[in-house]
Amino acid sequence: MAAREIFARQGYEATTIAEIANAAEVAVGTVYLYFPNKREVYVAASISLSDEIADALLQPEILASPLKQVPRALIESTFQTCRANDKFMSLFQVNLQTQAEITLHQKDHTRIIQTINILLLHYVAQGDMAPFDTEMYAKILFNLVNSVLYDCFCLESGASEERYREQTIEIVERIFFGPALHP
Amino acid sequence: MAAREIFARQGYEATTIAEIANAAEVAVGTVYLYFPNKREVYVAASISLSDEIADALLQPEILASPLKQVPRALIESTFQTCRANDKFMSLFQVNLQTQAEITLHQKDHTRIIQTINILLLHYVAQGDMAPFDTEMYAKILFNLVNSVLYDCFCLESGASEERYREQTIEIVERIFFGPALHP
Amino acid sequence: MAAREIFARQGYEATTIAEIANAAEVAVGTVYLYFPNKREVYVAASISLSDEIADALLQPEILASPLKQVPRALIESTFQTCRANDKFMSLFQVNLQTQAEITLHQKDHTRIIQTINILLLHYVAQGDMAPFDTEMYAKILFNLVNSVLYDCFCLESGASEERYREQTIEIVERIFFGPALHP
Amino acid sequence: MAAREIFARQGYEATTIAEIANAAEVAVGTVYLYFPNKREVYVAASISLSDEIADALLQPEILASPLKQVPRALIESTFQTCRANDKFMSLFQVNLQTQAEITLHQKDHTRIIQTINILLLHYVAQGDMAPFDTEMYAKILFNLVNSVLYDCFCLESGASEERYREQTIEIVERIFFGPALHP
DNA sequence: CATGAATGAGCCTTCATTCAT
DNA sequence: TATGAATGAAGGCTCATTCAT
Repeated sequence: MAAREIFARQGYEATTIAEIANAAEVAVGTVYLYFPNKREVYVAASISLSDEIADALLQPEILASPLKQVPRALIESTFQTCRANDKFMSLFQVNLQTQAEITLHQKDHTRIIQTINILLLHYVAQGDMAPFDTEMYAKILFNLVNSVLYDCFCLESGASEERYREQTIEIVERIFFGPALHP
Repeated sequence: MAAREIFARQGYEATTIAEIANAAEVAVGTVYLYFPNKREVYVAASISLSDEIADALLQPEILASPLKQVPRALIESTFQTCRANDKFMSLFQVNLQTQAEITLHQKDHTRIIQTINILLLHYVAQGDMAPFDTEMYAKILFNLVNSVLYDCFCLESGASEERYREQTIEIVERIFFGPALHP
Repeated sequence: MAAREIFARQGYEATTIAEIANAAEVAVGTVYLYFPNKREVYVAASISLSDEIADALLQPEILASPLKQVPRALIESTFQTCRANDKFMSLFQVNLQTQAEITLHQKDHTRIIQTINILLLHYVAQGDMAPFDTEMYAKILFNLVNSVLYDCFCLESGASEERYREQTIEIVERIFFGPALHP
Repeated sequence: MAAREIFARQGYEATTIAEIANAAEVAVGTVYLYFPNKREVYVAASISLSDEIADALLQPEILASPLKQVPRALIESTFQTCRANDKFMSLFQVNLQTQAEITLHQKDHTRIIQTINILLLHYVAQGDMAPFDTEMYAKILFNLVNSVLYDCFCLESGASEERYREQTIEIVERIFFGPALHP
């Protein structure tokens, strides 16, 4: 949807349905054939970006790599997708308002978090890792990466991407493989 | 400011200056004596919440504690402040729009991040920790905690606070003190 | 036409062509094969109700009755038709806007008024009644009954139908046959 | 209210709030300080016309006249007021839609009908008239005059005012004082 | 004849902002 | 400093109408 770029550039309020319709080369009324109101256009635009990032993350070849390579592969893939969509990244942090919107967004996240969770459970079962609260770890790791992406691409427009990326990878690898900072 | 509760409950758009004035028991015009426009009222409300959380974090007694206790103390203090302000937590994730707003928010964050950075540099200097990119670690740790707080208090209304908190502490402690998950 | 019920229930503005098409189980476009625009659908619906009432009024057997029975027969017949159509009665008082609409409606009324007029002229010619302005009397009597019907069925939903009907009959009979209220 | 003329000339739909505000020489927003929505502006305009006609009807000097002069005085006064307001007369027959609107209009009418009713009861008590259903007569007489006014001023633009007026008076006087049309 | 997706003009309404008091 | 009535720009949304199928 063309709405993505406009919402991302101007924010929710500053964007009018007329602009969106214009960008999509349809009439205003046509937008309302597919969305009941402006808010839902916005949410849909935001979801579609989340979906794209999720898809990048969930590539089977990454998940099938040797454990030691997984953190780097996942994080690099995500950064790459975000860089490719940097024009839209401000849609990444929607201000959710209704419970319906929250639920919709969580559905997206749950999809990713569950995949990570399953991966972690798999490693624990194989004895590659000591047992731990895999679900919450998946959640927190996901949030960690998300918020770093927001900082890196929305607030700093991708300026220090490499440093953000490498340090994020380092931290995640440190959690999994050590060494601890304090000997 | 009474605006905080209203903005937090209804979001930016759905809140009118009239409502804010009403809640503050002043006239509409009076609001404009102190703020040049609605957006700034919003930003101020949001900043004032950030400040409160920052203040909780930067208590000297926490920073002066033994290294091993610092992660838990910081994170517990933050969770406690957020729990006390849970009505306002949706202000936590403002949708920033102008560069001025971004700068303003980053000023807040920088204050905290720099404090953490200085702390980390101090430990490195003392030989308590191996050298590393302390500034980026401070940033990422800060973001990690921030996004967990958002998840915990905004999206899940504080339902699993303890689990969120304990696992966050565990992860941060693991980064600093180990052990790694993978032996 | 199914439009009648919808217009009657919701009024002109609140009714959409889509609703009418839906009720008539045809497509929106089909409505426009038979009517050039929404207004005409409305006028047609209204006219069709007027016609029904007019038909009830103009039954030959009523007009051929003995003079003394005519007022009661006419008024009873009208009330009965209105009661049968009470769901549609709010169409009875259309807000006419163009001269064309006014003319169309007057055509309906003229048909009835002329019938009554001819009847009255007939009685005058026969010496059953003193000469008078039969045309205006027909008009006024018609209006009298019309406005009572509106009051009775639209404003009061037919609650006091009998009282309305009997008193209307009494007044009309008093005009024709006396006695005057004031001796 | 200046709205009266515009609504009367163009009808409800064809009239915009902007036009009304313009005619009243205030801003659009100002209209909404006094009326919650367009419909209420319309109803108020219509009510204000009804009130004016009611006031003309209820002049004490008319009601205090000798019985024989009352019908003519009342009807002449009403016609005169309507002629003076002929530009607005199309507001006279509003299409009522909610129960609230119906109630509001009936309040107007009840005021007049009750005055006539009291007058009639007074004459009956004095023995000037035989007992009868004064309330329903008041209602029907009021409706009779109303609908004649609508015909005369709205549909025929006052063209045959004198004939309408004189025949209406004649009919009402015939009801009260005779003689019946049929000897 | 019938359809119904697409159109886009147009209007009601809101509400941030101002300014005379 | 405080007020709040008045302003009027602006936009979400509706829906009558059209036309390609």
